[in-house]
Amino acid sequence: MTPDWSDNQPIYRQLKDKVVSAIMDGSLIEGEALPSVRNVAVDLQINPLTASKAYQELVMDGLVEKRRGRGMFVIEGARDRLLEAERTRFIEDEWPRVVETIRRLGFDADELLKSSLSH
Amino acid sequence: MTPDWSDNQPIYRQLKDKVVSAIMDGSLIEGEALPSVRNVAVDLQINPLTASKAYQELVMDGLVEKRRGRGMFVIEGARDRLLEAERTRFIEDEWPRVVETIRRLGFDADELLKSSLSH
Amino acid sequence: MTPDWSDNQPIYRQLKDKVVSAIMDGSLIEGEALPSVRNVAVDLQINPLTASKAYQELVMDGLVEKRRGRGMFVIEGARDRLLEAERTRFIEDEWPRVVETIRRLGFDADELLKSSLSH
Amino acid sequence: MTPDWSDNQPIYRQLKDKVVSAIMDGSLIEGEALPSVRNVAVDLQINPLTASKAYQELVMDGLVEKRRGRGMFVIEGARDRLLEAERTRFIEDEWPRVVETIRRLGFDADELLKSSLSH
DNA sequence: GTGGTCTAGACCACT
DNA sequence: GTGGTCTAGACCACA
Repeated sequence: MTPDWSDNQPIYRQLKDKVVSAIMDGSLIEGEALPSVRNVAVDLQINPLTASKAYQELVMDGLVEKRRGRGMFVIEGARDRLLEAERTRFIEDEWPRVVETIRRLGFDADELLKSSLSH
Repeated sequence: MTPDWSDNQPIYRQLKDKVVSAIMDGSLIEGEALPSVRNVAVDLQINPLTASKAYQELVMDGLVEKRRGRGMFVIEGARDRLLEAERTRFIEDEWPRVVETIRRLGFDADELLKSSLSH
Repeated sequence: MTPDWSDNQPIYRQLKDKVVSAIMDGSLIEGEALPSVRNVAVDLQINPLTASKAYQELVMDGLVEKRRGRGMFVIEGARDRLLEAERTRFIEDEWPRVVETIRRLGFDADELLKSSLSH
Repeated sequence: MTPDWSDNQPIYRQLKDKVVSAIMDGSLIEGEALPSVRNVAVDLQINPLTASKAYQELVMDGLVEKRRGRGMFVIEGARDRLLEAERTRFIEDEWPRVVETIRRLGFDADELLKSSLSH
């Protein structure tokens, strides 16, 4: 819950990532309001400006919209867009690199997958 | 060849990683001399101090040794140690996270294996 | 019909502008009553205070008058005054800026006007 | 040069717009370094953080790139992209609205062209 | 020298 | 109540 101060990731980015995860795993539903900048700042013991920075980036990424005087809300369709982007990123970017690493280190992709996904 | 200036990775780390890769894939052989700080700085258009910082970290990691007046040399056994460390890192750290992602995004083994063959 | 919550324009101003447009294009005739604050608030799903603020500014601008217990009414002559003000604003303010932009982007004002106004 | 404090536009946006204009009119050439955050802050008598915010948005808009430890630089091709975007915006967005206003207010082409010559 | 991040506290407009 | 903006001053990593 509370940010990891020793992490190299800036606090505002940790918060942003947490919101993104919450949208993806469904714990933050589309149309729902995010906790207010002030509340989240008190909860996480951080400066409101830091929280605000995370929220502003979410707006710029098109995942969240600001409703004047009312708060920040998860945009309709945000979850699907996130999942789709993540699937594309994984299959086109991460997985090929992982396969390359597996080969380079002399492991066997088939075997790793079977043993890891079976249970 | 030339560093990515807008990358979040610091330049000295990009250089360091390049040397490590070269040792691992055999293009830089144990006992061989690294290009001099000056040469590498000119080649990559970077500050000599930055190149020096990369080399110093390689020394601290025990992969490279400085021979006064002669230059920097890859230590005997560096490649094996790197490979061993990489194998451990991969199996204990990266692979479990990859498996988690695969599950979360709902991919299946056959699909992934097929996609990896095409690359 | 419903306000744009993510717009930078405040809601009360969006409403105010809508009333002004309605007066100018004749869909709200002089002497006619505006919809009540309560009705408009329900219709647009906005806070009654917000609707009230829009109406108050219309009163301050001398376009609308409050008749106690009866509601808000468009003032006689409002339309002419609005049109006159708009013409002045356009010719002294907007049009010179548009001409400047046209020049800067390498378009031709004469040509644009002819092709746009002919049909 | 100095920001307009009474303007509704936030300072950081005024600065950002000034840089964009400078790129478009050629007074800031591609590949050239922007004045440093600190310098611009001293020059304009604003907080460095405010200047930094303007620069960060320019990075996010893909007009400027950060080179670690060296400063911010105008990206190659920034000017063309800006001009192209501006032309599109004007023709598809602003001009149709202007034509609509011209019709609504009953101006004619000759009148407008004459008025534009005097400026 | 460069930019990045954070704090603490302030004032503002809007709903 | 909401978020937006700014200040003044601090510490950090990087080149």
